[in-house]
Amino acid sequence: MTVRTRPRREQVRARVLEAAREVFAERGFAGASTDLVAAAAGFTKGAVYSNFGSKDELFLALMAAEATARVAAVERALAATTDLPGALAAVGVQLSRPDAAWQLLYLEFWQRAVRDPAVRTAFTASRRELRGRVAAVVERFLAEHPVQTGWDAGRLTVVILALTHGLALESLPDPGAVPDDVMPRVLADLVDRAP
Amino acid sequence: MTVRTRPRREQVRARVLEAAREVFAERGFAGASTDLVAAAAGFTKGAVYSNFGSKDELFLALMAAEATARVAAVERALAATTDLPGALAAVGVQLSRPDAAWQLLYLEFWQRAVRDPAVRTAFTASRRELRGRVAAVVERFLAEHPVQTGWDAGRLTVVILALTHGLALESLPDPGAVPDDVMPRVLADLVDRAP
DNA sequence: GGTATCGGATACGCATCGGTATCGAGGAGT
DNA sequence: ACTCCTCGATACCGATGCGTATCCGATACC
Repeated sequence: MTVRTRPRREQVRARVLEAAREVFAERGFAGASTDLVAAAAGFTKGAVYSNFGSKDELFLALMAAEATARVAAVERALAATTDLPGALAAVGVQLSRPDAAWQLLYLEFWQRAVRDPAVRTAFTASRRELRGRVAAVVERFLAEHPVQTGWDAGRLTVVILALTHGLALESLPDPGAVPDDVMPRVLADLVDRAP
Repeated sequence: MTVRTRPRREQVRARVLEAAREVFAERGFAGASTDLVAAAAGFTKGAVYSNFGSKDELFLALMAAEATARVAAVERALAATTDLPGALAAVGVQLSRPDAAWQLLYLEFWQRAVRDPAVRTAFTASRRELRGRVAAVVERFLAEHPVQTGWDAGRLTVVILALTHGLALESLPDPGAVPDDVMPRVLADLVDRAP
């Protein structure tokens, strides 16, 4: 069998995925050609279609890879902190930092999820997992710290995630539109309410 | 002169813009062809290029029209209400209702604003105008009602707008992900803090 | 070292798209 | 009624894109 002991193929696949990440973020799915993705990876279209059945399949594979990487990164960042501002900062680094490339890529996923039911199932599944992991940390925080708040972990998580995305949406095209202290102050009002 | 007394042309233009609104929202800018837009309007490509210089120009015209319409609608809705929940509901009807078509179209604008500096200036201008109008109403509310809050109108407006967009981003692909009471409860925590 | 196989490169087919040149119908002005 | 002109329809061009068929060099196996 010639099947094993060939690490080359997976390297090619990984490089194509990385290139797809950049090119899709930069031009959008419809605006990016497979030729361009292949060239960005240092290959030609043949390599792409040898590793992925179609442009859609490449997109799905990229979304899956990005989702697991994102969840793992959040998981890792959150495991080390016990306070909510710290946790938020950790999440923020992964989710809400005004990183144009990531936001554009995420919205590309989001758009296709809304438009295409097949994409939607995969998207919502990974999204729910992420929410669940963040919610677990929020819950841990609420249990360990005797803060006075009427918020349960689930709702609070939704607010945090929505706010990070929403603020990024405002600040990315117009830096300065969102004062730096907005997010911490909202958090303070939600969980640090004076008794 | 045959110039005036010809209302036909503006009707064609309006119908093309309306069709562009739907088709761009449904397929995205790159995924929508001018043929398709023209067909959706009941015309052919000739009508489009007779009224708009290029596909980009059509996009810009659509964005401008949508922005003024949106600002006017918010303005109208906000003029009639004096309480913040009411104002929020009014804004929400215009901005955050999980209207897939509008959200998709708005994100299409947003993406091109982030990617293209020329689009960005127009986009941020209209966005600032919208924020300004909402902020004026928020300010009016804060002045008229003796609520205890540490929030100024500008910051509060940013939070409201970001939250509406962020929540729509969560709920649209996954209805049920956002409990109905999240938004009012956040607002209550921000402006109805017990003394 | 010879041979089979794997996988990326090359070339191409077919469809589509943005944009243009041209045509022709129908309303406006006289 | 005749003519002119506007503007949408039609036909077309060059470019580009997705997907495929085929080629060929490198690697694994004997």
